[in-house]
Amino acid sequence: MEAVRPRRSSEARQSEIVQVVLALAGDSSPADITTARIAATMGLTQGALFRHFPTKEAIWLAVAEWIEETLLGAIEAASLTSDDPLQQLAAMFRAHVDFAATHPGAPRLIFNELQHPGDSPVKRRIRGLLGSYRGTLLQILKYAKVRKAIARDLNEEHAATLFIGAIQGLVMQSMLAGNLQDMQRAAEGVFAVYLSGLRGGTA
Amino acid sequence: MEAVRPRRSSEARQSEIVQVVLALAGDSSPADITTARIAATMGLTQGALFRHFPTKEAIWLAVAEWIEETLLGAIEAASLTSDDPLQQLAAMFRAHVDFAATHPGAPRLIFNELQHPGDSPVKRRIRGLLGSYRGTLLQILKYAKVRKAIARDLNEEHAATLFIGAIQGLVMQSMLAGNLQDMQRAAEGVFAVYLSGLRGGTA
DNA sequence: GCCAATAGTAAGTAAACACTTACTATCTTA
DNA sequence: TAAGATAGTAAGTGTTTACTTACTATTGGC
Repeated sequence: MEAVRPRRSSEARQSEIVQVVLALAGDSSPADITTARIAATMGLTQGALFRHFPTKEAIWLAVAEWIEETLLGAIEAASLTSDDPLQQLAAMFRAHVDFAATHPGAPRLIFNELQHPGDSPVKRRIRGLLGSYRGTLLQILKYAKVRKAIARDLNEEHAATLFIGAIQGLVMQSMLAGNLQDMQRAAEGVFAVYLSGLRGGTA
Repeated sequence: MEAVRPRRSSEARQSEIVQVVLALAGDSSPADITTARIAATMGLTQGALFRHFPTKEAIWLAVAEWIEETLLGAIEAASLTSDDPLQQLAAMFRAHVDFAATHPGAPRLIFNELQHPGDSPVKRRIRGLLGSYRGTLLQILKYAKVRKAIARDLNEEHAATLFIGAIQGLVMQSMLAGNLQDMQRAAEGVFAVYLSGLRGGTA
């Protein structure tokens, strides 16, 4: 019989904290995530957190980094599953929605961080993430145009904005319904509408 | 010569508070809007606020009510400017984007409130607002389908989600760029992509 | 098997928060 | 013009927040 051995390495605790924050953001507002709640969820005292992160902002930054790596990784992997640009977009869309369904806290944290004024390191990180994301989208859209898979007169910038908005709309819808399965089911249909917008029609 | 006479009726102060909150939300996170900041912006002491609202949550509720009335009013007015459903959608889109540009705090407050768990009166109000909004959209979309202005096989629910998402995407983009004029300029183009999605193509 | 490093605790701290209370000044109106 | 109502102030209250400090217990390397 062995008692719980709570002592773990700082590195392990750091990633544990990131995951706990992400989980807490799944069903509460980021503003309500206090160091006390994080510590309680982990079964630690509050002060123990500061052995692993110097400030609370450093925690947010680590979470932002995790989101950036994981989301961009998933997006990139998805875009590599096909040579057809439209199928690449479809795979990215699906991957992003799956990510949001698996980690519902992530889109909230992103949006929350964006609306802070000024230029904190966290916000810069999020901006970088969205910049990369948008860059990937634009690249695929431009390639799709060369391939004549989408309308000649389509504005890629606007198409990229609508792509991101489509996902944002799904997230909002799921926050209204409080239902994540619905989001994944609706995703396919919303993307279909988006896609037919890319192909163009009577403009 | 007359000194400032700061004393005003409670009714006047209430709407003043709502406007100040809305303005503060324009360049700071809702979580950072404290009663002290509101009062300071108005040139009052903090305690004076509680002569006009019993709690801070009552302030949020009043703001939510103002947003609901104003936004839904603008949307409805826009939808009445034409008989053509697609032009109604275009007018609604433009009206909503204009509203978001004039009151940048509003979409933030909406999103922020939605992500709180539970069922506060404020959240219920916001839910009602979005429900009405979506209802109006669905009605127009269904009418457009009857009129054969949009594709027969289009799913209206998904089209409504994408409509809201399109605006959300524009708002996010403007928070990234910190630029509101860009949003209004891009709005037209984004709506064009959306619209061609409604008309359908090779699905 | 000792010992330095370090993950943990418990109990602080100052600042910020929403809200209250006691009192004052200014309106309205009878 | 006296009086009741009320918008304002100034200085509180208790709670919560991120973060600190002094100390303890565990761990890994020599």
